[in-house]
Amino acid sequence: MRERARATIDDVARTAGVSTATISRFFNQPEKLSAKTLGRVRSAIDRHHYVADGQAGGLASRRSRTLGLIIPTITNSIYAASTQAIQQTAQQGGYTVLVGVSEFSPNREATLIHRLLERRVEGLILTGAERNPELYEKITRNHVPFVVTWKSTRGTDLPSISFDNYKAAHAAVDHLVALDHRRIGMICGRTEVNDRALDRRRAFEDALSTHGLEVDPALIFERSFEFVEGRAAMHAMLARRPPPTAVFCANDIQAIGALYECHDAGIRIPRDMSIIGFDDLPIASYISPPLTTIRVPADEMGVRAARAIIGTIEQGSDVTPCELSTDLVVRGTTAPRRDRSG
Amino acid sequence: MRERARATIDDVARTAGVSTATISRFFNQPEKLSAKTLGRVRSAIDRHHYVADGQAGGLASRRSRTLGLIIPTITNSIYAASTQAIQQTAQQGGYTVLVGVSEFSPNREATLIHRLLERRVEGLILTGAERNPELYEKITRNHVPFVVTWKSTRGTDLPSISFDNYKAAHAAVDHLVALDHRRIGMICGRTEVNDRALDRRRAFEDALSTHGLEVDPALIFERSFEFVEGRAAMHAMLARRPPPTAVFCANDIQAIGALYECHDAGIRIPRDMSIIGFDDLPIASYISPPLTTIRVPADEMGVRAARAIIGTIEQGSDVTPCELSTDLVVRGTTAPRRDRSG
DNA sequence: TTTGAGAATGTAAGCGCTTACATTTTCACT
DNA sequence: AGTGAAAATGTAAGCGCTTACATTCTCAAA
Repeated sequence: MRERARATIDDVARTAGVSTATISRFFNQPEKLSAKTLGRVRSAIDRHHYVADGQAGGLASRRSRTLGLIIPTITNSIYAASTQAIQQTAQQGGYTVLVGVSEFSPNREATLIHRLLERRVEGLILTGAERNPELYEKITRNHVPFVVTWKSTRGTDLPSISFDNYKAAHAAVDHLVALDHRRIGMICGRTEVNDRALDRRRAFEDALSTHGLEVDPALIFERSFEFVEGRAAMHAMLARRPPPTAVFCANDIQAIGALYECHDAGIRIPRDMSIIGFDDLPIASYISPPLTTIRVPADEMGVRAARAIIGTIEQGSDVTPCELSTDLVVRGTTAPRRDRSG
Repeated sequence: MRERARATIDDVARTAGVSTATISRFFNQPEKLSAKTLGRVRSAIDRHHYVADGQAGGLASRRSRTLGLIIPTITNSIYAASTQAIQQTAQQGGYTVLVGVSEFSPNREATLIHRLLERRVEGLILTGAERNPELYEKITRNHVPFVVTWKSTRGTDLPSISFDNYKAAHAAVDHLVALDHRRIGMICGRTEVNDRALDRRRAFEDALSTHGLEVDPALIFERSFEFVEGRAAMHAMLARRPPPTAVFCANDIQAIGALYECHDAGIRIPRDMSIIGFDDLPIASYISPPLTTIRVPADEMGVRAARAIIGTIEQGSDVTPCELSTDLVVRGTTAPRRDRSG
């Protein structure tokens, strides 16, 4: 077969014996066409294997039916889950999602947002709130509505669908303190590129202070989200004198890494060491002992964020900020402190 | 500030005192402009906060610089990993990736592919090879090159960058048999919607036959990729009389679920039961005992697939089919069979 | 049969870019 | 100063759609 060019709307119109407007209506307002025309057009489309050009359509209609989503990483299943929720919700509403993975790099994020703007996304779902004001201004100037997720924006005028990292992390530490732990370590993400991690770290420090406990900087580790990093951090933690009796890991990945290091070091959990995670990944209940952690509303947040942004696009309604709740899930990795000599 | 419309190329051209062609060249062939012009244009762009319209540009140039990717699910970290590799590679080559998640539904996949075609992706990366011939024809008619991943296409004329599921699964079973297991169960994905799972199941059955062992259908479970499913399958498996002494799980997620069920049932691993997985997820080495499994070249496959499709787009070169190798990773969940009475 | 409102369809002007081709500038060399 | 090739820039015709507005059909009511 000769290299034949793709069929255009004109080709289809010609073989159906109608105008291009009718073809366009076939896709966009079929209820305006008579049954007879509908049939003729349908068969002309089939004959040509016609696939409409979305770029041309978007240009003409000034719509792209696309949402942009920025996430820091896709390999952490917590983001994968909320991405999935967003995609599904968007799809139901007739939108496609363009995902950009920033890898915690502000520069890369700025580039990605620029690209999304070029592609004329009609709305943007962002992860975290911390970014250059100029970037926000750029988005605003382009008349693209956006919503921040994963991070409360109370006290600012940024629209968000999120939960309170600070409160959730505080609850985690409170749990540890209630179990009589007094020397508590922390492992979390890099707070300089991750405002959620920063909230959690602040909550950790404040919670200790509130309970009259000392904050030992030597017991705080900022690492990236990998099992090995959590493990390495715990290794260092165990070398401290005295080592902590409990560790708050600001995410489950690092928590599992830390747990494994304890296993290997012969430290019994939760007898000799309590560990609490954050996220409640599916795997959290599938390790032994099952991980005590903080459940985060990843799916619901995704669904709501997508709905909110679509609402803004279609009704021009403002996003109603919303903070979802988190839960402490007590499982098998936390227990009352035992006397060292015990 | 008044609701001002987005700046267009004309606005920028006017304030820079040049033609629109020059603005276009600024972005696409800056080397053709004089230093003086470059400066004028740059400042005009800044003044307007101009963001070029990719839809219009794509329409005019007949390029979208977009790749389409279809994966069955994003919550399984093995696909997340290769997706990430693909995105990175594409980005380096100046392409954006549009990801479609089919959820193992052929209908949904067909819809997604149609959408990608509408968006004028310049190439397509598919997962698995099993699909309606008409769908392949549609892609071909649209002059969009594609490449199949995760599934060998030997014997067909489909271009692919993959590995041999059959061979890899066979090696897994061989390992079990070499450990003297004779009654072996299998847990895998749904073979009717997943041709990779089908390859693995066939390999399982063939391997048993090759070794002169019986294939007991009551010991084969097809379930979706969730911990709980693997667990439920193992639960049922243990109720068989006699139960198997080893189980081949065609993916690590189900393997971990199965492992956990054994834990809870008081069955010691690998003493009383051997389990081998497939994928080698990061978590596989972080459970106890660490999972024996098959390592799969997810990253490399992604990188190569992206490069291959970009090569096809830019040089018109055909994709050179390629089968990457897999490895058996022996860890702690497999051991020689012990006598029941032992 | 006539009428006219509503339904169905057509006409054609863009949407915001790219690029082939045309024109103007620049500048090394006479 | 003159010359001409190369460099720089401009002109304008699309790219394949959508849609406001215009026109033509249809058919119930007069």
